[in-house]
Amino acid sequence: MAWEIKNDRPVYIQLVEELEMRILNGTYTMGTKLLSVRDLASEAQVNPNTMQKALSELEKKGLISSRRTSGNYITDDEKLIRDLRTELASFEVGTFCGKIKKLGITKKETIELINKEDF
Amino acid sequence: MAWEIKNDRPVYIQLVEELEMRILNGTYTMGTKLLSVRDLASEAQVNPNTMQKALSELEKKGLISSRRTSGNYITDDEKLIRDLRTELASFEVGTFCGKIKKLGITKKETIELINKEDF
DNA sequence: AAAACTGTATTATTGATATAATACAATAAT
DNA sequence: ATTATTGTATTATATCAATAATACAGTTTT
Repeated sequence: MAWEIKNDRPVYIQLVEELEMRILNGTYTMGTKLLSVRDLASEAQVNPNTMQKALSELEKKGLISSRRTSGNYITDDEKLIRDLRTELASFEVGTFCGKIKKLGITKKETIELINKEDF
Repeated sequence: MAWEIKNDRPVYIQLVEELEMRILNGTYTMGTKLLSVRDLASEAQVNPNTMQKALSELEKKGLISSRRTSGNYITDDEKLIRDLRTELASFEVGTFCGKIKKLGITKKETIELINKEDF
């Protein structure tokens, strides 16, 4: 799985975003165990402390729960995942439209541009 | 004019983005003189050194040119502005669609969400 | 029982960013 | 001619982020 960490923003933030994305889109299955902090760090080519910081952020959001000597587990709260996914989508749409509007591009043009995209 | 500087990313980067946006969308008129570094900094409630750093980034992009004892001037290269505006729009569309696609949301849903937006 | 693995905590070092406080030479404004 | 304003440079300080190197107690695994 690709971990594309750039250096334009704090690494731990990018890790939170990538992990959250994988939970919300189902790459990581509800209720299952994550790789260990060290293995995740190794996979993402990042320091274990940095990965740990990202995981503790995810625990604050309720997306994972850590069991001290066993590992980190993805939440099995289906509604939470659904709600956060919808919330993130709304946020992205709002942010995007704000920027595009400020650039002076019309809604019609925007939709034409999106229609050219592959998805 | 609103300078909404948050503390989630480097301040000078946010200043570059805001200034570039104002040049590309015509808020700042081609060929005209900008406020002085100190006045811009005061307006944005930012340290003059930070504003200076942002302006030097803009000069690298060719969007402004500084005349040592006179001030900073917006470029009068209309094509450059048009091209950068198009390029920025494409970038935003690409980034947005990438995230949305990764979230598992369809193009149809995306366009419906955008149609609900106000612009 | 022994070994390996778990999350978690601590300490130290490095680099980037932001602010502050000046300073200077050249020009514009008075 | 004098004063004010211009971009620009310098030095110092503080904070955050990232990495590195350990350490520990409590399970699991063997």
